Amino acid sequence: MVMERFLKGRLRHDLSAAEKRALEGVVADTMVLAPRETLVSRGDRLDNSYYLIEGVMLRHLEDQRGDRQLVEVNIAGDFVDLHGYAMKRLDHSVQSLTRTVLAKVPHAALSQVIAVHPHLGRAMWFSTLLDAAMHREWIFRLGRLNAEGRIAHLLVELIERLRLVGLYDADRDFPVPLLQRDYAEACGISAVHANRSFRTLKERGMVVMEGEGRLRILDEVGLRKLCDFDGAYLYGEGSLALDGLTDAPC
Amino acid sequence: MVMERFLKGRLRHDLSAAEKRALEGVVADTMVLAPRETLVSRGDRLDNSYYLIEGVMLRHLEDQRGDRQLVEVNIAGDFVDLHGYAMKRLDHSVQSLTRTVLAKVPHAALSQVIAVHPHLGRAMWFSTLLDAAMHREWIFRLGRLNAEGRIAHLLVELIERLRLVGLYDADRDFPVPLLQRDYAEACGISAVHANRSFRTLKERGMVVMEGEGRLRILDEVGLRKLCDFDGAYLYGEGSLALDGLTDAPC
DNA sequence: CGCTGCATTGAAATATCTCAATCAATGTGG
DNA sequence: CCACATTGATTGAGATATTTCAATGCAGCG
Repeated sequence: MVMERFLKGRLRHDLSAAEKRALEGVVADTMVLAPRETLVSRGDRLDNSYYLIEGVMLRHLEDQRGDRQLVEVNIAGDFVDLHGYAMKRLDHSVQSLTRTVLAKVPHAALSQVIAVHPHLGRAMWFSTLLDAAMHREWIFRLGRLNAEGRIAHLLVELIERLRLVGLYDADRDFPVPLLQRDYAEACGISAVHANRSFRTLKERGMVVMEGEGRLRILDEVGLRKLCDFDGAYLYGEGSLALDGLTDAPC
Repeated sequence: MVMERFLKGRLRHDLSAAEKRALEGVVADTMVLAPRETLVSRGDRLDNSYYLIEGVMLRHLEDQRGDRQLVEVNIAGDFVDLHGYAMKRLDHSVQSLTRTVLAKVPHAALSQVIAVHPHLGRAMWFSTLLDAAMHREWIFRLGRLNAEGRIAHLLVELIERLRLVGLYDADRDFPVPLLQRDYAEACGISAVHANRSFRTLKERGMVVMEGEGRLRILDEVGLRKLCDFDGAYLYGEGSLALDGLTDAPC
């Protein structure tokens, strides 16, 4: 049941039992990454994609000075480089944030399974389109929100996505232990300014920080208001629907 | 030959003649949009996707105050909402910038063609992944560049993409007549600041503006330097390759 | 002629960055 | 156990970038 979180909370009708079995069959291997290890780098040629079973990974671009811009945070249930299946080369790098457990999926196995279960291919396509939808919202976040709003928006996105796959518990530490530097790299602000923005979030009673990326969310509603959050882009069940995904001819 | 620009400059080996024929067959209809008309709005349910034959379209998100953030500029050869095929609902809106000519492609027709030509389905998937790669670069642009750099980066992206489909001529007016307001909405800056940034680009002799979105590029190299441009993310022939797209089993 | 939409400019207010320093927690070697 | 180095969080102060508001110019157009 390695891939039980794949598209969890996203598919109105679950995958069929046969499809689930087939999905499990594509896994060639599992592996573990220590925190802050690189899985794939920009420009790498890929014959496998990786599915994140456990932990958190970060995807980023880099400028010539080596400054990084995060473009996505991946949690359990995400493929971290499924687009490599159709792209073959990555335009950005993928690293672990925490210790992670990954399933290695050879592209050849994907091709075989998709040939037999076209609907599964559609689900995978859909999964990469979810990445694109999140990218668009990140563009919005950077283009239209101030520093505080950007951090709030990122936090709420992560809360919603964790919730969809059953990994969010408001009474525990936030399970995505980003450092302030990471928030800065995600939100297009300096680390110093991230620190100051967090201070005001703390002063408003929305979060508490306990150092080293340990964070607790106290006021999700407040965070949502701060950034005018609308989670439709996450295509969770009950919001923007994916009617037709499961019953389409292909 | 309605869709002759589809993935032009992107596929190492061209589509086969049979695939090209099949591709032309999915077009149900063509239509014309006047400038600044809305094609689809956020939340719309879709049974068709649209391919842009001629003209320029803009895709944007909106916040509650009605302020817009562009997330992509589409030119001839692009599908403007192909992700609607697997998503079924759009999370953002699509409008014409200029007068546009569009091909209407029913999703049912796509499904049929993909069932017969799986490779064509892969090409379409690839096309939506190009959107995602561009989105990532927009995130980088907004997160790491200043106002001038953002504008330069957008201009160079458009130059490269136009060139790939054979629509760029440095001696003519730039064929994407964005207003300064549009640049502002694309680059996450105010319209006033966009104006000032353009002034310095003009002072450096990189562009000239002739009002109403009429623009001429004088110094592409200078623009590239200004924003540290690396076009690998556009996956044009000769850069990050798509080896395997055409010879993959699926 | 008087609109209207777009481009342009000035001036003051804000947001954010950079640089430099300090603090706290943690780990390491002796 | 202590001295020291390292990492991340925090703060202050001054420099820059960007926004906002308000006004002006300019062209097309009924």
